Amino acid sequence: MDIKNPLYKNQGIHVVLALFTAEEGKVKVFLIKRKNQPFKDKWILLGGACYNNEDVDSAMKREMLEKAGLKNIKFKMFNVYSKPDRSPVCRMIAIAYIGVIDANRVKFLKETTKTQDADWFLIDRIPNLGYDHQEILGDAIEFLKGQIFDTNILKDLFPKYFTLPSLHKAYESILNKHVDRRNFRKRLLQKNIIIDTGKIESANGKKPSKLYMFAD
Amino acid sequence: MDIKNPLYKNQGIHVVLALFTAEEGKVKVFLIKRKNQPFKDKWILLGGACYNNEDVDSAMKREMLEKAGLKNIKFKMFNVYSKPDRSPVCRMIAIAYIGVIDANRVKFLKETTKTQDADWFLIDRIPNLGYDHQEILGDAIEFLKGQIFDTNILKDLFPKYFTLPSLHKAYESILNKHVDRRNFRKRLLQKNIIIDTGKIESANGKKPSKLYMFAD
DNA sequence: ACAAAAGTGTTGCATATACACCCATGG
DNA sequence: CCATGGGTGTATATGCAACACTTTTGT
Repeated sequence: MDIKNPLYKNQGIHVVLALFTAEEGKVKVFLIKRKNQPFKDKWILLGGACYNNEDVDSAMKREMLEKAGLKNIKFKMFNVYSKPDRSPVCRMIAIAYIGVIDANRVKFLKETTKTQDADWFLIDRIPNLGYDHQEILGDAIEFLKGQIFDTNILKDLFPKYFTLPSLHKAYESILNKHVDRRNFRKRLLQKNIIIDTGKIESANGKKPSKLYMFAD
Repeated sequence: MDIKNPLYKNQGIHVVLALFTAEEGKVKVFLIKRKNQPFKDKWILLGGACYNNEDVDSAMKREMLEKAGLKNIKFKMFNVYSKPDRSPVCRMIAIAYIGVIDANRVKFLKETTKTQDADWFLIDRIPNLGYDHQEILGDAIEFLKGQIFDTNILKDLFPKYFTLPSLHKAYESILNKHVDRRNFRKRLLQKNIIIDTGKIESANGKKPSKLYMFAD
């Protein structure tokens, strides 16, 4: 049945993703440069329309696959953006998600998307974004800050096994402040967010590191 | 500009409200009986379309005013529902909110809506609801459980001044378990969620109760 | 041997829980 | 005076923050 009432016809539903990764202990977000109006040449978050035959989570999965070739991403909805004029084209609400992937998949992503204008940006060096994506990304980082010590939301920020110092650097990068190493380890172990695997990383630097994995 | 692509035309945005109150220490939710198909004669949560000239919060405010005559309600978004077939009429996503009002306003609401088929139901005695509102209401109660000790989300569940035993009963009703009286008081006072006003309720029962108010 | 990075434990403080008796009022 | 319901404090356990030295490896 076609919607006729002008009060609420021509509405659209978008999904938008703040996709994070960590490289060398620095947290980065994935952005795409627009090729067309509106916001031509501006960087924006990955996203797209939700189709009529899918729920918003499925739309987000499809968009990640189509626009970045990514499958099996861990992601979580965190807010809705709905100012009437947030898109100059038509009335469009955005369901916003956080996603995380590990650095190995980033390398793969860089190869497969090198013809596109897409890149990773340090979260403390973000350019001006198009639409209201600046606000969305800011909210995403705030949401992350509130979740990292209580959930395994960062599972998939690293490969299955990772060293504690690398995770520690990622936390400090997200929280944007110093975190005590000893308390950090205790806290995550006590809450069963990470697990000591007993394995050791064959040293590339100086003293070898123990390898951990996320629980769940 | 009209949306033409059948993949995403004729989408609609709804707002849905789980409105709570407390009467005699029992928490209740506001439901409306549908008069038309689909789900004729089923009870559902208050809700309606989001118009093109408003964001979803504004739509929620307008719906509360139009459908229940209520202004200045404290409310908070908590989830999005978007299964493609959740409405048999057309593709419709729901932005879901929690709201709370005090018992005096409930009395007013009962008078102004007595011609409508609307009523309050104890949260442990909910009838079968239309659409996916059973799931939405269940999620709303779970969300409330997680918020009541950390936020003043229940501000407005009671009139400005309330007794601690009445608040205590509401907490037990929401959490569906016994809560120690002494710890309950300490916790809420220490976290500055409620404030001792120094006033005393002129006793109707036995020993008079102190009156408290929510902070903020 | 030394430089560089990783590992580890204790103490104090704040917060949460468990638990029982006294007090004020109305009838 | 007694029944009803409201008010209160202490002791224990748990979670979080502050803090510095030792260990392992490569050069």
